[in-house]
Amino acid sequence: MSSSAPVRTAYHHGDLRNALIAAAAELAQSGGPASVTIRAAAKTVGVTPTAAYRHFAGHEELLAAAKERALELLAESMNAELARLPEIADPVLRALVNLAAIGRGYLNFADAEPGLFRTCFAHGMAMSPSPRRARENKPFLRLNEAMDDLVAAGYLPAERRPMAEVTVWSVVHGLATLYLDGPLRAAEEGARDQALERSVEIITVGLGGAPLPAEFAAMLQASLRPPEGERS
Amino acid sequence: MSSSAPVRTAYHHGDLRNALIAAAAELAQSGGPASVTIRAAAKTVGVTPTAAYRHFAGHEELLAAAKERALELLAESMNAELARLPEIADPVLRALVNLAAIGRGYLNFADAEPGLFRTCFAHGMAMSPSPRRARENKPFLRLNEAMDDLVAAGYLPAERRPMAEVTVWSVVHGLATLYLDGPLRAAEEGARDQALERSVEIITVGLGGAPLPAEFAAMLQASLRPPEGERS
DNA sequence: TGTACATCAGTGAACGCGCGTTCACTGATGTAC
DNA sequence: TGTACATCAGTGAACGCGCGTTCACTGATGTAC
Repeated sequence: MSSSAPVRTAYHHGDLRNALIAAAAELAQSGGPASVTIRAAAKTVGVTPTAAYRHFAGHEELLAAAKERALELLAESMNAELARLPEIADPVLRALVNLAAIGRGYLNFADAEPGLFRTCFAHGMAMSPSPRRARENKPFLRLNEAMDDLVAAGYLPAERRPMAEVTVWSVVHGLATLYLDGPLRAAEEGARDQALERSVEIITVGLGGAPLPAEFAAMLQASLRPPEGERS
Repeated sequence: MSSSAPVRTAYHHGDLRNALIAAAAELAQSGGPASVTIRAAAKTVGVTPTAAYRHFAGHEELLAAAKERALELLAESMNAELARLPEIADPVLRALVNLAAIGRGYLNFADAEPGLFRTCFAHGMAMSPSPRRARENKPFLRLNEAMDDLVAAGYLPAERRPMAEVTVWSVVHGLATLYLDGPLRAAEEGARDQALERSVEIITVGLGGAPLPAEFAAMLQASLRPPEGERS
């Protein structure tokens, strides 16, 4: 998402639609959803605002495209954490570590890209048309897989499975937004990480119904910590 | 917060500052934080925009006042749920039920007053000056009291107390915002309540380290349900 | 008790801004023959 | 292969809007004497 100065040679752009989406994402990145405007996106690309109307019905559609892009990037952040995990033999520990990695990717993204993160959840637009489709996006699928794994491994009782994924997502989402805009903003250095560790602990115990074996708990907590020197 | 038509007789208003705050809160209620503008508030009160500058340094200050008011109303919603609770002898059950009531009040408010709820967490302004002060607002205090009660009653081990209140708040806040703006929007009727019940279960087990005695679990779940005929 | 006057809380007009959107248009492209 | 022409993707100017904010002002209030 490198900044593109409004330089253009040809009269016809060639790929204006995608260029406008990229510009909209840039705007969202630096100023949140409110900064995503047709005029600003057109200016970024080096094109007249009118030209945007060849490719989008109006402002709402451009914002929706930016939101979709932001959600893709959020998913990438989660996938990046999952990709870093080592092979883990024990199915319960593996599922729990996956869960924690998804959460960490989510929080990393909210922390590193607040503008995009807010754009993911911007309201007041014709979001993903059906709620069904909304539930089918990749991050949610990954989360559901991990939850199902916990049932399959005999850790989470099947009768407590329904809606449990909503609880997990809610903790993570709540942590992210409370730190971003809420009363926990500007919390002390390290408090973020501590809150995440505590949350993972409470949730894993809450799902399983009993404290984790000490060695598992230690491995899980260790998996939450960033690798050497990645953070100050 | 009844609508006040712009009717005014005297040249001097007499209580313009408070009238503007009330108008700002009305605007926030119906259109969220973005609708809180000096011009609109002045128009609601029946006064020139310029007049507002006698009482507020600028737009940001008016928005901050609306936010403060919205937080008060959120606290009232939580207090209303706490006030409805019967006396409970067992200290653990009492603390858990208090926790659940706080959460229910929070969700009720988000559901009933989305505009005000969003205003509570509007970003990009000179929010509560210090994070310390932000943590001292009433809802957070109530939550912390209940958590301390759980430690005192021997339910939550003291070494797992730090930051645990953040986890609890995060689940509730996450539920509220995911249903409001996120992928859970327009969820099926009843899914909201089910998600809250499951969340309370997971969190209470996660705090205590073992499943609740069945009768406690039943009482806790029952306390989450609205009273007769209060909801459709 | 009455009056001059300082102070206060409003008015009214105007500024510049960025926004979404529409209009008639024109330059570039590519296809039919 | 060359040309007429339909189609497409852009331009440029303009509209009306609501916004925050500032200016010089005026009507109302209340206090000192």
